[in-house]
Amino acid sequence: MVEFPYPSGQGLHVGHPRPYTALDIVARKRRMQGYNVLYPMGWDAFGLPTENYAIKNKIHPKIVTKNNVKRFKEQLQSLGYSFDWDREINTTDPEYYKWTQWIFLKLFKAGLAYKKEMPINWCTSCKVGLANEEVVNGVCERCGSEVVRKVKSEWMLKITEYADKLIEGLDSVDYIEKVKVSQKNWIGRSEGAEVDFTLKGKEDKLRVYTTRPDTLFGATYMVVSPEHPYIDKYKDEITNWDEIVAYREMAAKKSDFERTELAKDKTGVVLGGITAVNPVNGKEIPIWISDYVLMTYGTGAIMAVPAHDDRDWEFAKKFNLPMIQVVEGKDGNVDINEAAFTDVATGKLINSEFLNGLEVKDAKEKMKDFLEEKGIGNRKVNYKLRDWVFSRQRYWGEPIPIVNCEKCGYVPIDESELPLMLPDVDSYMPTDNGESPLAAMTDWVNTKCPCCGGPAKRETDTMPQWAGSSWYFLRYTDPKNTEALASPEALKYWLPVDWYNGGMEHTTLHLLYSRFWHKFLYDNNIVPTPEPYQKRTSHGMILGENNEKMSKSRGNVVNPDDIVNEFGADTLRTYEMFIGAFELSASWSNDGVKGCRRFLDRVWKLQDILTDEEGYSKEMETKMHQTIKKVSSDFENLKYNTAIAAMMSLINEFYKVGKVTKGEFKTLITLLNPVAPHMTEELWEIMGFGGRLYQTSWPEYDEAKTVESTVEIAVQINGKTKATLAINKDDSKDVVIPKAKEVIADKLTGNIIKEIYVPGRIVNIVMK
RNA sequence: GCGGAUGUGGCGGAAUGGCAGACGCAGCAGACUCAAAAUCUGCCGGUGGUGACAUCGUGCGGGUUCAAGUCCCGCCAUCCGCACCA
Repeated sequence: MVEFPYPSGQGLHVGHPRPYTALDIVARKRRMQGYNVLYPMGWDAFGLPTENYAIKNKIHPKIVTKNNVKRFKEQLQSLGYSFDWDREINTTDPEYYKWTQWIFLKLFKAGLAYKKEMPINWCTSCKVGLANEEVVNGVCERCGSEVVRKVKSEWMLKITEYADKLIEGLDSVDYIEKVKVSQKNWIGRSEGAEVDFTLKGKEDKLRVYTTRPDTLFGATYMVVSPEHPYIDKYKDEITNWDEIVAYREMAAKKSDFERTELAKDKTGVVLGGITAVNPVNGKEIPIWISDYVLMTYGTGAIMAVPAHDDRDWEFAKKFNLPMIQVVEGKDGNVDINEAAFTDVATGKLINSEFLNGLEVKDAKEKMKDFLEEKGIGNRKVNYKLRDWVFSRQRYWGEPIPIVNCEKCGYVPIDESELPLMLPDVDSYMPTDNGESPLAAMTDWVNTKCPCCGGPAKRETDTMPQWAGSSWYFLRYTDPKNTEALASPEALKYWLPVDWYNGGMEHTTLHLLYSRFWHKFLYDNNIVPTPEPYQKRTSHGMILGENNEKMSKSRGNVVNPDDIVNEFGADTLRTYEMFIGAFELSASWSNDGVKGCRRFLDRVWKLQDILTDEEGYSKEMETKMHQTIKKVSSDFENLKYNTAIAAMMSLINEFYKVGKVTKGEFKTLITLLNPVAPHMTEELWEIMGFGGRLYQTSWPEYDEAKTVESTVEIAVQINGKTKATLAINKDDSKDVVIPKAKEVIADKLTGNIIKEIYVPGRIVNIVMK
């Protein structure tokens, strides 16, 4: 499976065919090998660009989508992909989004969907709330406009509940390593402890989270986030309240971007009149507020150990706060005045009473035990992953099937009411007040509570684009089912997706979201596998001829239609596979396209040198077997460029000997068929081989016949090649060495120390 | 700062520790042509040499090895993520 595209108004980009062709090759090859291959395609068609285009041009998004899909489909079909069009799906089809809504209801009933007042990332241009993942460098991922914080009541999905399962599941799947690593980093699991510090003279404890409980004796002050509730709670006792208020206002004004990206310089204010007590040694320490502590992670408060944490160190230096070194390096030459000592691998504890002499790893555990025994703290795991903001204040998305009743609260609509259709509206303009355009449709909004029958209002937010793509692979298995998202039999037969290819940019969004939904469905016995995708690969981007990302403004965009018209679909397919290593980005080259067309022409013209002979040479037989072997394995290992090179090399060989047998030709066009299906199928028919090429069997090779009987090896003196020598591959060292010496006899002027023969590879004479 | 990747001719790129540069592009020369395009043939990393050949050469500096683009240690550069997550 390849990621289904968003059918944009621009039509297919030259980047689309790269992964589509790659997996089409695998699909076609596997079918020829007798597998039942499902290679599906569909449309991820809800989303902002369509809606924006619709608004601008006053065309209903439904119509825009229909037109875009038509165009995309024509383009894909012109490229000859073997997609199963009978299973085509579209996320905007009510028969499809019925099940997207159905899954949402399941999540809601399981307590995994909830509504929360929270500051959201509000795109000032799209007028919509964004998930954290959609905010890039402080601006909207899609339109590049400023993102500000705005408090709204939003639907949230508890993806955090699945954090551990999402990490553990990675062990059982075959994803490229960098995908696993970025998913793990994104989830950001960390193990540590929560510790209660006493507030001097008060009942309340100030709770912190730390991953370094071993350094507790080194805590010299504490820091709370400007939003920490204790600040207001102890307002009356704080002696410098004006200063605190001023600092809080300054911090609140900063956008998230300024706060995290720009403000590396530490700022802060000490809380006057309130101090904390370190629970392990009774020391009284000051409490500061600073925006380097985030309310959204851990407890919103930290213990600061400047000797062993870079940020605390910086803060302490700036405000002249004391440091206590509690970890000593192996060599004893650590100077904490120079920098914080953060190495956990080599350190040993000092100045820490019962921890002294322990290694960091052991000290952590001992301190955790101690905290739990004394009841002043406990082990705690935290995650960077936040819950998924699932509301969008837009029109072109799946309506959230919830009703808000004054008496009953948020009530799910009955499953029999699904799909909850997106109503036709006159204006789907986004609003400045943050309400969805649906909110203006009073006759749609006003409804009856499914629970008490009283008056109630429909939810007017819609789902984000990621909703429909979080489960689409399931629908492919049984796309027309009206009773279920797919029948259990179909799901059992096809799942998991054996091989899923997609862009790296979807690693922390789509891939993580869909794994989350799938795991939830698995826990509810709706799908038969714990993971949706068995194998995940990623393709590199195709850049413009100038090595820059293709874009209209750079004027380096290549339209695939132009290439198809001028050179043919097979050439485009071949070129995109030959362009370079599949996982790496590659620059477009019009000359390179021509070269691939030339190769296909040369294949075509092999017809001129066909011979009725067969099996005329041992060398050619070997070459054939080698090529079958190489192409077969390269296709499976994403090494399309070398597979094509091998076929180029083979036809060069045919032209060199001036002839090609029908059998050889048949094998060649079969190997090439997955790459260039149109031309090879035509050749097959011209040759009268019978039936259809795509329905024939994949060529087999004989391992024994891939080995050359005579080989040319290098003869080296001290590792430098001096001559080459043709030998029999089975010749023993006793036979080869004398022959080799003969070839380089005039250069054997010193004392021979060692004679090395690597069978079939090389002779090296070591001489002094 | 952290994580990941990449670094090889004029260019895209090949090389289970075993002849670096497969394959393609561009370029040069020749054939065909009135001519051009297309096509075909040959050459095509640098330096020296008419030449066989010699010598240097895979980002930089060390190391292991008979042998290193490949393995180890230490750097540099570029790209992509993440980023005050305690």
